[in-house]
Amino acid sequence: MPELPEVETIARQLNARIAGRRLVAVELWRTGRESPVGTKFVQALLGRRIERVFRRAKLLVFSFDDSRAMVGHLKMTGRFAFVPPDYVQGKHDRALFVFDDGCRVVWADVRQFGYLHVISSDEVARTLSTYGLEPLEHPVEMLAEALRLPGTRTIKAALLHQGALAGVGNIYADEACHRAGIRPTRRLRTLTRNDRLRLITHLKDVLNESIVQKGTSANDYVDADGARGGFLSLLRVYGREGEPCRSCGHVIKKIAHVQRGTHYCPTCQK
DNA sequence: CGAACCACCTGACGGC
DNA sequence: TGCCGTCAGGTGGTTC
Repeated sequence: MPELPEVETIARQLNARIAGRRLVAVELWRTGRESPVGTKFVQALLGRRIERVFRRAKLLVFSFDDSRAMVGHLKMTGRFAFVPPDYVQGKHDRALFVFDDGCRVVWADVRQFGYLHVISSDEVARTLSTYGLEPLEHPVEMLAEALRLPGTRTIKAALLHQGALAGVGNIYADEACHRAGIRPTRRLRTLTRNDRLRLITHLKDVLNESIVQKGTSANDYVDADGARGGFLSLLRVYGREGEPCRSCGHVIKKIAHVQRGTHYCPTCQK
């Protein structure tokens, strides 16, 4: 589910509603993917005030007013959603957070890959430092330089490498490559400087356009308000195998590459 | 160092 | 109807 635009959307919605609010109750419905585990997790949160909620890479960071924070990863199927007071616990719900103004947020995760960790500011800094540059917070030239990874890896593998650029996932890697006219399976080292600049420019564009649409709901992604993202109909290759390329009309192909479904137009992308 | 492969877990979907 | 294989937006570990 969530890549940079989806996590950004959720972070903004959460921040708007719970920044400045204090946690007055936490119900842990399914344990095992939180830390510290179990009642210690609840104790670590109770009474804490949320300073702000923000995104870094694909992580959600809830910073508290006391040099601690909760860091979460949604992985494939995680979600956060505002729920009403009479909300009935769903099958995949993991936890409920209740704030001092009555606002309630549920954390759910069908495949249970995601996690929430309550950690110190130092640990947060250490965790965030393992990620590369934010694609929307640096100039194209700097990002293009960061993408000059050594070795023989392909362009798609490089885009998915979180240590270079952070937050790009399968959908937006494919979309950026199509917009740039570059085949995702090409070796990174075959790109010219201009190729890299073009790729990054299109990557920024597609990420920004998707954020405006509150993300892509390819399967079951919904934002914190339970709404589907609007970017699905604007995708040019992802999920469009067998359909005509919006640029040239030729059929979009789907192959397996770096263990992922990879979509491209054989005509437009060289 | 990197590439290939598996694992984590559940659900949806297509074929038989 | 139902059983089985395949696939899914993300990492993380192991092996070669």
